[in-house]
Amino acid sequence: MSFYTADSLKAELHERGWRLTPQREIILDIFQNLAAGRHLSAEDLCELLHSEGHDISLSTIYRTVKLMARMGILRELELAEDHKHYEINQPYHHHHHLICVKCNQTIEFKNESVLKIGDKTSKKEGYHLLDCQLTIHAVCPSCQRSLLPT
Amino acid sequence: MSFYTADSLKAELHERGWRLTPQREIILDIFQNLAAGRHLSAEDLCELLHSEGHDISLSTIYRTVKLMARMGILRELELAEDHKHYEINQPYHHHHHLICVKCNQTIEFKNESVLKIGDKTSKKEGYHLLDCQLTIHAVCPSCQRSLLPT
DNA sequence: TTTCGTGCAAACCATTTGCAGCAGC
DNA sequence: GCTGCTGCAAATGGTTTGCACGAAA
Repeated sequence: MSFYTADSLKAELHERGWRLTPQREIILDIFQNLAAGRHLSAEDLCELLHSEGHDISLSTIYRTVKLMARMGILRELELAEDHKHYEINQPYHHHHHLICVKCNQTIEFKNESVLKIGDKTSKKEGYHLLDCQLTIHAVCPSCQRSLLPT
Repeated sequence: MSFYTADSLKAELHERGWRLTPQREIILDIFQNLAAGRHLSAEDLCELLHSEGHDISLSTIYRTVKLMARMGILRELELAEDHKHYEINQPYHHHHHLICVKCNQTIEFKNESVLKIGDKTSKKEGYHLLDCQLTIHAVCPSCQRSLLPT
């Protein structure tokens, strides 16, 4: 699925015996209205919600993004060393990440064949595909020049 | 590079002003002698070292695997939710992971085109490639049948 | 009315870090 | 001898969890 309404989210939650709450609806809404390719950490999301007048607790945020990642609605990204980022999972905007291991600068890129490989591989093994991401770890030009250690 | 001797490790460390220590040599040795595709967490590595009579502290283990990942000698994998795994980074054994988000069961698979995409993309952006991994998140057949939540 | 979801605060735990002594080179 | 490395113990901090109350259905 590429776009969720409150109704389709509700239906999919009910299918598994779960409930639609205002918090879940608001969080989904935030991610769907984020600029293409923009991703948020739990902390980022909390601040963004507060700035829009929604006081949703950090615990609920953590529980919700994990839930939505497990449902295939969000992608869980490992961009920084110490915390996760989340973004909406839409085939149309499907992309991958090139990350500098020194400064964490990240470049997004598209590649049509990656999703095909993911589809083929999971189908072959009987798995139900949620997301596939190609993550490239590398050193960016400016860190190559830098004399700093690590 | 696909195989490290103590000498080549030493040379590469010296290039950056670092030193070859017995601990670093032993840890590299462990990873090079691991069965193809086998990976270890910091904790796993610590136990394995102890069982072979090497008492290397957890701090040193963490520092060393991080260092070697930054050098491109090890690959840092995100297979489980809460801790990282490491494996040797050899083009010949280059592979990817299909992971069940419910039970964490992992299947390894090879795909020639992924490394090519990683090469091309990092070159195009002027990055120095260390590693690229395609990670597929999915639900395995047995968890699809399971009625358990999450 | 039943059960799930939320918020709060406390707990968790993998990983990091400060520091003193040791050891490459 | 200089400086990086190790081991220890303590700290860190993102994430999880127990519990009581509130709210979907």
